[in-house]
Amino acid sequence: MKALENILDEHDFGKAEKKAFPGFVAPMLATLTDDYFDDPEWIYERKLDGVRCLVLIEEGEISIYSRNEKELNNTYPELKEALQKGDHPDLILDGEIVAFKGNVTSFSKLQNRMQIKDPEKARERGVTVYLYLFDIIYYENYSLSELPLRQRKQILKKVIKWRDPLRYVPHRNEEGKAYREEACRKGWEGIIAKDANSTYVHSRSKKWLKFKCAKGQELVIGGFTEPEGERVGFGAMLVGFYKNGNLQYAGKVGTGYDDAFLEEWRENFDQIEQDSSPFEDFDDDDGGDNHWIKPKYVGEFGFTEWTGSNKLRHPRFLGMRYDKEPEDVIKEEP
DNA sequence: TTCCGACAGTGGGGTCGCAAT
DNA sequence: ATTGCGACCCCACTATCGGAA
Repeated sequence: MKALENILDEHDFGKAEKKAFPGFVAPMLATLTDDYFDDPEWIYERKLDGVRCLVLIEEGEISIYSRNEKELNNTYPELKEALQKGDHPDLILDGEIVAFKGNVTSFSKLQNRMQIKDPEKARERGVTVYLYLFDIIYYENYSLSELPLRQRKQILKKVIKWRDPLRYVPHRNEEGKAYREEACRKGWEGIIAKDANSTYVHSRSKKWLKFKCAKGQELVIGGFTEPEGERVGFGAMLVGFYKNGNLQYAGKVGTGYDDAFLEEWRENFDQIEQDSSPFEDFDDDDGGDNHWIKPKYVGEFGFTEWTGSNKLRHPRFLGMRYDKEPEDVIKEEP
């Protein structure tokens, strides 16, 4: 393996500081934005939908950690093995563990082994995983956090033996807007825009931005839940869409409301409450705090995708729609 | 004075594992 | 044997407060 001094020489990296191995460090997190842009001082990476992880190698000892410092070695034994084969010096890497469905990273597929802590059982699930690496924070007695991102990625690329299941996350150097649109056409979750000159910080930052592919549509409101804690009005809306004349349940939406809306609409909902569920496929009492209403209101909702059981993933309320008849609300297919 | 960032709190789907039933 | 619940992953969003601008 190439010595860091040589790599530093090649690239004239001035700011890498000698530093003792720090152990676990919190990962840098991206901030969501709708304000997409093109900026040559930024780079653009594919957004991978899996599990964030940090790889620590100290004296040949591999530790894969989740973002909350849970050890993942036994959940992804094949990744640990692959890292072991590299015979690396001390280092800290940042990346995402993913599984694929076709050409698209699939969180739901990864979920089939995400919670398994027995290495044998994890392997038996037959879910092939890859470790996509996009940053390096520490290498052989040097902290690289203060180096600009572009230089860190150059080092990362040289320092790892790239062979499946280890993969490098490449980037575009320009045209973030166009790349996001391309990403959306391909069915990706979006892209991550990163300030090419930024240092690595251990918290959420605006030097990394999520350009997501927003999905959204109108849904019929068929009920609500009681609020909990300090919450006022209601907890979540129960929403759905029509299929063959029947209202299908699509899940709950509990965020996107301000207090005034929650209180005002609780009163409106109370006016049209009914005893039975308007949903053809959902009439559970769910712990006793589901309320059913006449399906006369339509709202606009955002979400990242439909789950395998036809529910909204990461749902949020965007606003009421008074221009649409409930009966006309169907599931929009791409 | 106004704006921004960090934090706590409330809400979502899905899975596994374990304790209670 | 079945069910319920907490602990994990992935989150979005609002309210609040203190310090920066």
